[in-house]
Amino acid sequence: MKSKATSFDIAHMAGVSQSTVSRALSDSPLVNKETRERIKKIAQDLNYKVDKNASNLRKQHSQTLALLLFEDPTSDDSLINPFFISMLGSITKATAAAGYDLLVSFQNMKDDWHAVYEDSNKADGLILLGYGSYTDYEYKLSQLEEQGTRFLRWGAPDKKHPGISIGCDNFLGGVEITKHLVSLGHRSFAFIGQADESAPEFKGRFDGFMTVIAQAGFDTSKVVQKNAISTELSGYKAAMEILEGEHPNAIVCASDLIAMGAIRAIRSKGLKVPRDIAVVGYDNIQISQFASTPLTTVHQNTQVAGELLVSNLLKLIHNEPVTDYLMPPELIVRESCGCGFISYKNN
Amino acid sequence: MKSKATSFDIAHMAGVSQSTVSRALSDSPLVNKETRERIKKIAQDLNYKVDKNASNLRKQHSQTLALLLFEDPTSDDSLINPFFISMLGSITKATAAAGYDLLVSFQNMKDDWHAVYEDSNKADGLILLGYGSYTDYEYKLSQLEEQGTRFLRWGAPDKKHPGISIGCDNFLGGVEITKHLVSLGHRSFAFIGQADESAPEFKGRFDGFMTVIAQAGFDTSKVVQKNAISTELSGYKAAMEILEGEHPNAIVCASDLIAMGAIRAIRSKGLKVPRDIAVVGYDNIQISQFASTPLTTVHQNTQVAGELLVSNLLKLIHNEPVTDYLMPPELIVRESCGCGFISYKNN
DNA sequence: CTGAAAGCGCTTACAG
DNA sequence: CTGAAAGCGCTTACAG
Repeated sequence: MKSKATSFDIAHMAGVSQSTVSRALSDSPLVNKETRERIKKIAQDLNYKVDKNASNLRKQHSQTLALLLFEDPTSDDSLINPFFISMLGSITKATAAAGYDLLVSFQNMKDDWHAVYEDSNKADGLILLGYGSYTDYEYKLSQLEEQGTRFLRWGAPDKKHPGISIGCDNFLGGVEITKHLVSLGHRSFAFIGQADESAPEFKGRFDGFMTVIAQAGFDTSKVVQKNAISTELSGYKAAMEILEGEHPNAIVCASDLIAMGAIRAIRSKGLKVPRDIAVVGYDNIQISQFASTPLTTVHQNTQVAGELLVSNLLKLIHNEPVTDYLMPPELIVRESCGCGFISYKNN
Repeated sequence: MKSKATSFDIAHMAGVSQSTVSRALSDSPLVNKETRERIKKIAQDLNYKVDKNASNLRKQHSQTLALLLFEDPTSDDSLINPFFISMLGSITKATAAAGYDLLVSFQNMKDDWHAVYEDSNKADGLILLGYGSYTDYEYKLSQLEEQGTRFLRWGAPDKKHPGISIGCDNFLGGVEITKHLVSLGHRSFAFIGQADESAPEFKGRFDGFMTVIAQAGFDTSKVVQKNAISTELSGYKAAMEILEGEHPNAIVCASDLIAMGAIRAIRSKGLKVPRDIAVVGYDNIQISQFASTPLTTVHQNTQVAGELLVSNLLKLIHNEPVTDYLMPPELIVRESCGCGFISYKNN
């Protein structure tokens, strides 16, 4: 493996200075068209590529973005929430389209993750993605902000949290799906999913849910709420607890994965979905469509979300103003809530 | 945003030379223990991080690996094959565990992807991941090899292809799942999935399938084979074509996604799985377990695969010898083949 | 339009 | 154990 060519080698071969090579290769208008083309030809023949380390060092930026994924600590490696994966896909594309590279990393709370990438100039900005139990990170987020790190969070915008958020309107999503359930005639309800400050996204969905329950004139004190993280198993366990008592007409789950577990629990009791109990999820992951009972759920447009995240982070990097942004959710009605209507919207 | 501290700032504050700071921060045994600790303390207080661009430039390597994902061109962004995602997860973890960063990129054939990362010193090595229609890339792969780029492919090892492969034994997987079907008493078979050189993984599964069919004494010329790429829709369409004729007892699908589509097609004809037609998939993706009819499939251990890919790429980078490696597949029996036995293996 | 030169922030022989 | 110095391969004022 012969050592790689440098701009000096090209310069020598082209009979020009190294500066000119650098300019030519970056399409500077300062260099003569023919010279530029000659240089480019030689560079291509030699399979020369600008050394990013040198170029980044000199330019003091890396042309790369970092994506920090926060997983639920309990979830199995091979069982990453498909919603995040979908986001990963769209973020990757949007990043590439903007001419940036993407560094991906899964984080767990113990790591000294904060700022690492940006401080070491490996990334110009950070995207934080995870079901928002950001309370644990709050200190680190403020630290990031203090240091002037450019970062964006996916999740519920919240004045109390440091940094700028882009997310989907969880409250509205909770409202819409619950309204649908009420309109279908369901009268007693349970909710599965963490519904406190540590999980602002789930909390938003829960709040929307409760608001509709109250508006519809039901006794909110009769609503059962069980905590669960976003896994099938956690949903299964929570649902089993709910089913020990008198079972509700409808169970609203804070995520599709939770809903999958709830459906398994309901079946294990010899009950049928939606005949005995209606179940709805949230996220519109792929499974929700192909599940034994196609799931009524709320779709968050990951395509748009990824583009928004990237374009706004880029603005931040370029010192342009950026504000919180809330995307509208979209109700996807399938069979699990008992209306019999099937939609093949998206995946 | 004040400008970042450099090793010179630390040196100044610690009253030592910049060389000593650099050594201390990289835990060189050459520096006095107390000096080292003093320096580290200061660095931490200042939230100093070594500039990776400078350090990489000097060291002539980047401590990062690049993962190039090749998608089927037709598949929707939000519908990335879950198998790859699972691999992504384990590769990310293994990379981090080895102290490397991971650059992720989705490739499409038009891009001048080859070598970009390694040539520009942004990555020390490449992992190529995709359903192996590597024929299209063959030229580029040879080019990579010629340039001395360190890369590894996920997929079927094949003497005719440039580069080293790590993959799962597709032939054996095809053999096992077909043997299972035969043992269950199925007597007429169809196969859905590209079965030619352009898709060596699917081809391996198909060859294993055909071998068993022949060994079992069935007329191989009666076997129907329809091409399909790894999407639900493609599987659906192929199955619909098959169902126009006399339908087989069992349909072997080259991937779970294809199998999901086949099941939908069968249902749309008013037939039942497995009562009327047995269906099996390949990959053991999450959906295969939660599907309306849990799918009999072949599991590829993505956890081990990711670790193998990373550790072997690292060997390649360190100029240690690396050879092709074939992992054994694992049959997962669920309900879709008609034996009624349910396994909750893994996800 | 072009070239000579400085300098981005490190790591690591080299000398002590 | 420590420091002065070279140099990794670029980009970009500066001067012409």
